[in-house]
Amino acid sequence: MSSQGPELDGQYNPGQTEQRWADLWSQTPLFHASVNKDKEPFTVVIPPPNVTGILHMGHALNDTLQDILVRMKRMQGCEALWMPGTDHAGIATQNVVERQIAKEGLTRDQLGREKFIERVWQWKKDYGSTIIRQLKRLGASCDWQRERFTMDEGYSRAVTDVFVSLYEKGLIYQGDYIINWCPRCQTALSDEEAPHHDLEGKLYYIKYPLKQIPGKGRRISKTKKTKKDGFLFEDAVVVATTRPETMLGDTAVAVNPKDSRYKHLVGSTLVLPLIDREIRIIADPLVDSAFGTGCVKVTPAHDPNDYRMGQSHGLEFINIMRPDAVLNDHAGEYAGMDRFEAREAILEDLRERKLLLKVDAHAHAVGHCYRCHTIIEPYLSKQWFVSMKPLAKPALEAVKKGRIKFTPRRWTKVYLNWMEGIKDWCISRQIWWGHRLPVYYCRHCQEQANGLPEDRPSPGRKQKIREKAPHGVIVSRTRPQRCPECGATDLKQDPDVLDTWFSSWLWPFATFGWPFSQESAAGQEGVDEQKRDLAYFYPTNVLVTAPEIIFFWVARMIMAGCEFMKEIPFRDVVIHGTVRDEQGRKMSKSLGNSIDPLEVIETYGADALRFSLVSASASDIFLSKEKFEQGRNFANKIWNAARFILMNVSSEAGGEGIDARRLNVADAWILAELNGTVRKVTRATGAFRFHEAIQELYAFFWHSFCDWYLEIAKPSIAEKNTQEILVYVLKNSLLLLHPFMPFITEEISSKLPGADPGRSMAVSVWPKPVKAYDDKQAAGQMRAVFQSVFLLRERRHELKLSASAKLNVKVWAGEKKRRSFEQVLPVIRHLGQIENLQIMEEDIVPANSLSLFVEKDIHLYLLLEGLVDIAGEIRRLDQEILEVRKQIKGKEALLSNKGFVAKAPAPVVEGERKKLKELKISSERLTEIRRALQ
RNA sequence: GGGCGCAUAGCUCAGCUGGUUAGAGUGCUGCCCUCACAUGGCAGAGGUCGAAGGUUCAAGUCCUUCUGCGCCCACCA
Repeated sequence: MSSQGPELDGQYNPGQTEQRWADLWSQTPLFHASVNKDKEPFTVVIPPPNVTGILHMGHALNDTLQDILVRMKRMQGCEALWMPGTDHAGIATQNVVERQIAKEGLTRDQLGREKFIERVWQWKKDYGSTIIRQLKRLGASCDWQRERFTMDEGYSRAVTDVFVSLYEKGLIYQGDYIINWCPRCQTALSDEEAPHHDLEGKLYYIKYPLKQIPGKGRRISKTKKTKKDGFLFEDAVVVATTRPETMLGDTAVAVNPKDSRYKHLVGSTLVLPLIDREIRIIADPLVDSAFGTGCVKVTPAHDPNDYRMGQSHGLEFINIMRPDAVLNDHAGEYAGMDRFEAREAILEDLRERKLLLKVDAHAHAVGHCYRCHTIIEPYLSKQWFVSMKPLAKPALEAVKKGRIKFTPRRWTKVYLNWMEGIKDWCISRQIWWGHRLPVYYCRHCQEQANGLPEDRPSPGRKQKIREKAPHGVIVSRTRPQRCPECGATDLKQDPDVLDTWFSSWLWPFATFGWPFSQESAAGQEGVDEQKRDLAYFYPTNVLVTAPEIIFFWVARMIMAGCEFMKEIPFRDVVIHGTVRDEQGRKMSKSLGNSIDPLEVIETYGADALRFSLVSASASDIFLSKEKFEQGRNFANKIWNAARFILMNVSSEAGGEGIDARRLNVADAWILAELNGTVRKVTRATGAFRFHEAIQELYAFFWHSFCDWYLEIAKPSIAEKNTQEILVYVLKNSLLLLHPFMPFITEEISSKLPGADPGRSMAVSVWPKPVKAYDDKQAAGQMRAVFQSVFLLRERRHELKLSASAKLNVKVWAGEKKRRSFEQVLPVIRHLGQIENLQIMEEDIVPANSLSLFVEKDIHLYLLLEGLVDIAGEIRRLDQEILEVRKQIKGKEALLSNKGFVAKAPAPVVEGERKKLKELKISSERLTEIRRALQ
């Protein structure tokens, strides 16, 4: 089976092998799943990577874990469907294409909306399949026939449908609110898309002069400081702010109503410095008296808190910025300056006027755009929102009642906390690439309605069926010909598109063709099939994803599933760790610290990549390139073990002809070990403890099978039963390993004697433990082998005997153990490189020998003909005796503890007693030998 | 300000519902190119399981507090 030249023999070269299988797999219907009433469905939907994406370590881990589950379930006889696809990723993709056209000296505005969208589609055609190709190279066993894209025609219909039905239910509304605005992407963002990061900012103390004090009606002319507080003036108040530039939009100053320092000032008028606007001092409980000076400047158009105060106090909302965060005409002489430039200019001017009293260092959290990392501007604008409270309710229940389970469990609380405090979701984006809002405006009606109160629910308002749309706003699944109100044909579609996640949240069912439009290209038959598919495969079983996606996607999918399917979208949510670099930083392109999984595949192989990632998947993964060597080495070990077996085994040995009556101890032991491994791997994988499963397999295959059994089997390799066992264990190991390392297992399995070239391991049957091979005795007998061989090797080292030097050994075993020990003597003779092995009838220490104490009632004596270093041997024995006595003391103390004897479970106490007894016998025997030496 | 996680061998990490002498990989030391594998084999050194209390017959494992890291959420400007 060696496919390399003889000089490379013995080294597995994954490169060609893996590519060959990847190509083959992607061309076969092997992973295609369809309704099969005789089988239980098992469904996983892939977290769709961005079309712009290239495979990074996060994907590699995420998709490997899914592949392991899907492959195992498929082998276990499930109709396993892994739904693949990509996400159109609105902002991210638009940014990529904008950069591309920028190279041609073009902007999207120059190109125009239609042309630009064409370019994006072209881009998608050219590069959109990159990540799919990479997933195939990783070995992902997705149903590639079902690949979906969130902008597919059918999928888009689902998005529109959902928007309209939520609108009709009163769960989608339009309104002017402060939202997170990215001045670079020039779009609104949801709260989740604007993560806060700490910044080293400053807190500026600015003096706002009073125009008059209420009740006194007099102008103040003199500046006079009051005694107690550095920031109390008779003729001014001092506000503390981190964003002095927004003062141009101030329309009030607020104090806490209980703040005695300022009580008398509430209602009085201030003159806003720099632009001399008169503003009032208001009282609002939102103000924290302990912070800063207790006086807050209120900028209703540029701060969420101030917005609320603006609403409750009927303040003016002055927007001082353009969408690109350059100050507008409301900013007076600062118009045209960027927000940070303006900050400096304003501070300068304040300083000049002696109004800037103090600057403190002040760390605070500031929102950043999750796409371009620009600092977010809280910005007042008209946007579309989803009322989340009603949707959250059933989604909350589903998790509380345990119908959906998070693994690890602790994420449950994170989910619940977020859901309980859920806020409305801003879904409109001012970009071009995405699902256009199915909203149309009739200018005529809107103009008519001007000045009339708007009919829309406010955020958080109770769910209510919308009776009447706002005037001139038409929300429709298809483009209306004319305005239903006035009949005008001059309708304009809303230019905005929807948040990408507004389509992703439908992924678990929209990928099946829901809501099954009759106009679907699939035709009636196709639609019927889609319906059957959805009924069969939904709800899906497991969703595997990263923690940062819980809010963006997981929570929203649960809400969408409950709302539109009336059924949860999945039963288990598996949250895996984050892949980080050696310093613990998240791997990212911008940091330049990422390890490219494709490079790893190139140098070490996809199996090695998968192995190493999964081994480390118990927590966050701190990666370095060296970690993949372990995977590569393991693959090599598997390769060579298989090579050895195939070189030595007749082509008749298929692993099914084991004669169970002719098993020797080692045979029985390895078969029992395999049973145990089958159980542990099946259980651990099923419980999503992937690292445990792979470590179990590693230990079994390398240490039990290769290190021990293979070595033991060598002398009897010509025997049929040995051959059958070797092939049997190899085959079953490969089956268990296949979900984890699909390539090498498929490759080897295709070369096994009698392999069916048309049958992939992917559709082989997952191993089950064979009861007849359970054997507890064999393990006990083998312990004597391990210990004997180990002691002989140890002595060989100490005595500086060569590894091949033949030894003369006498053994003695107590009556009870004699038969069982004699069975394993051939193994000990072989592995211990023993020339002469004699069984003694009585346990008498032979002359010129070293005694090896294997276990209770099993003693080995290494004959050395005058080579014995008596003094050294005495020293060694003394040490051993000391150690044993220490243990005896410990056990005695434990057993004389009345509490222990009374309260510990009987088997534990019994076990301790037995151990003590054995220790005592050992001690006696060692002492005897020690005495005999003198 | 809340919430969560981590701290175990030089390094990277396992250790499920408390019960042998705490494991793996890697690194280090020594001996081996023994006819599957030097991407290998054998042997060895290396741990007061972050600190202090507590519960228990019994604690790396459960509880409390503390220390040091890390993450998430939050409208103290």
